Amino acid sequence: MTNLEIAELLRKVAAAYLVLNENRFRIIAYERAADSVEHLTSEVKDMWDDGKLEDIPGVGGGIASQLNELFRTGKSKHWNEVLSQVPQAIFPLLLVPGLGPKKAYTLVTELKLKDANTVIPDLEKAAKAGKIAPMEGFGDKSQSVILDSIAIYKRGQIKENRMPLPYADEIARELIAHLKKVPGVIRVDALGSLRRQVSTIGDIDIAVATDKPEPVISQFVKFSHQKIVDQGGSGATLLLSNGRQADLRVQSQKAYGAMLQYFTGSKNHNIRLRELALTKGMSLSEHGIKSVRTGKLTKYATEEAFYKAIGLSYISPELREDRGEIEASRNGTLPKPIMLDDMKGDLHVHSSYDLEPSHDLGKNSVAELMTKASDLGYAYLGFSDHNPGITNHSKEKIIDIMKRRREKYEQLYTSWKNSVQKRTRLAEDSKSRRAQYFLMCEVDILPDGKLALPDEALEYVDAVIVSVHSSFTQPKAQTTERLVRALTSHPKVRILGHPTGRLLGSREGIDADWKEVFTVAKAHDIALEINAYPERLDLPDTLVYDAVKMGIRLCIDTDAHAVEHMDLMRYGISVARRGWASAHDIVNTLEYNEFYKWLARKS
DNA sequence: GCCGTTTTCGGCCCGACTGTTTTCAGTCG
Repeated sequence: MTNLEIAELLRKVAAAYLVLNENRFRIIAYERAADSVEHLTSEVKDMWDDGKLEDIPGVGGGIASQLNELFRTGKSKHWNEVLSQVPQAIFPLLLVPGLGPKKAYTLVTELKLKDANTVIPDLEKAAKAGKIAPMEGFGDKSQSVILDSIAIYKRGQIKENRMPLPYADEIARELIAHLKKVPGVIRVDALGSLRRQVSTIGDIDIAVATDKPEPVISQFVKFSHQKIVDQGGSGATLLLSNGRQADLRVQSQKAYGAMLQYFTGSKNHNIRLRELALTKGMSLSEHGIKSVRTGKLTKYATEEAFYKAIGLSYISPELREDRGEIEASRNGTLPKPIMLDDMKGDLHVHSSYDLEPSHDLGKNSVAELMTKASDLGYAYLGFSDHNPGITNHSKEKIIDIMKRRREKYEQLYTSWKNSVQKRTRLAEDSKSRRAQYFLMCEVDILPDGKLALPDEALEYVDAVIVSVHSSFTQPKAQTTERLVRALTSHPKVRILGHPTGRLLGSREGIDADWKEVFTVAKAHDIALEINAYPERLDLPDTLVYDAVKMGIRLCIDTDAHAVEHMDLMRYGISVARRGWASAHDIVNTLEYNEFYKWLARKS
């Protein structure tokens, strides 16, 4: 069962409990657990394997024991029993915007809609026949709203899948530019999961600081949309033309710090924070902090002041996931998250040099990539082209290709260096801005764990990145053994590339015992890659968190296949920050000499 | 059902908006 399926099941149980008028805190507990599971980046099943279900925020003994039964036997008797007490037809209706468990229940019972498979068209028919308006608690307006919502639902225009972070960035940029045109706008920020830099984004959340809300809100609802979901004096919600939802909140500049904090979330972080504040007699909201005793509201212009008022040091948005950051802030043990400026090199770029690989070549030349590395202020660049294909080359041929490659790269680098020197002969700092290179190779880990490059060929590289590019669905034990074998196969193996092999939205990662793989990586001083390529963002942040806790080295690479991809480093930084990584956890923050020592195992 | 620097019992985040209502329930984030 995937996390999404588990979250859906927990939500169904919560909905059933709501219909059954069960204790409201039990319902909230299920919803909180569902949220938590949905946003988890490691698989619940893996956590069950490790006996760590109760490490999931919001999952305690009760839910954990049902999950245990679910994984063991394929079902939970207790949850099935709960679900069977309500009409099954209510569940599809929950996907229609504006319909929750109570309304859905009233509709299916009063209108006698029994078939879960046809309940949505059946409800549409009833609405068109005017049968909803006379019902108690409904009216003409709600009848037509239901019809509109069903129409949107049927067009399939509500995107349920989350999108990779960079795509959401693009939409947010357009929205921000649109809002900045309004006079009186002091600040516009993308908040929510975007500001927390989560790898995949559902809705786009935007906040505006202004003393004149009305023109901002009316400009917002002019942005290309298919529906205004709601609109009020402090914000609005749109269903955009592309099927994504966008939320706007406006706040005065004086109280903007509280708004930033509230609207950045995560939800569970905010709940935890508000619970803590209550113990100190403070009630938190997007308007500021209210004294429970006197009811007096204090406003905060900055988040730093807001956190300070609760007795906490500032917590970076990427850390706000209820993973212990509030306690760490209190104890002064928060990490100092890595920054883009800390990076001294990129170890995983593909050039257009053709070594007859089994996978794709890069688009740009060695010179173009070196120039880009220098422009980015890097001290070094690692060329990690894919190994030559093994099905169409003999072993001797592969060794020959790798040998010639070494010679050719040396020529290409020297001629680039000379041309740079010629152009900048007069510039004082020209030498310090010239990046150096490492000749590496990205070597396939074959299904049995052997490397797709003979040992003799490894003589012609400084180091290799090993990566899985095939057989993604092997059983867990086999995959684990495969990775361990690859990591321990040769001293020049220094980096495990995009470790899980996931592709966001299209491919699950491989299933491995990560704790065991990490233990081997640590013992052999092999760095785990955080691949910044937008569809990868791999290692996932939760595994980064585990790796950092274990004291394993990481490296952040772009896997660039073109010069412009080298700008994507910042997304890898986001993943690292979300995993509580500091500069000292990341091997390619080392200066050239130190890094060279690490790469060549001379330290 | 979860959870703990006042607690293993007794609390449980906070507010906006909408529609159908004369004070509130439902839904959402």
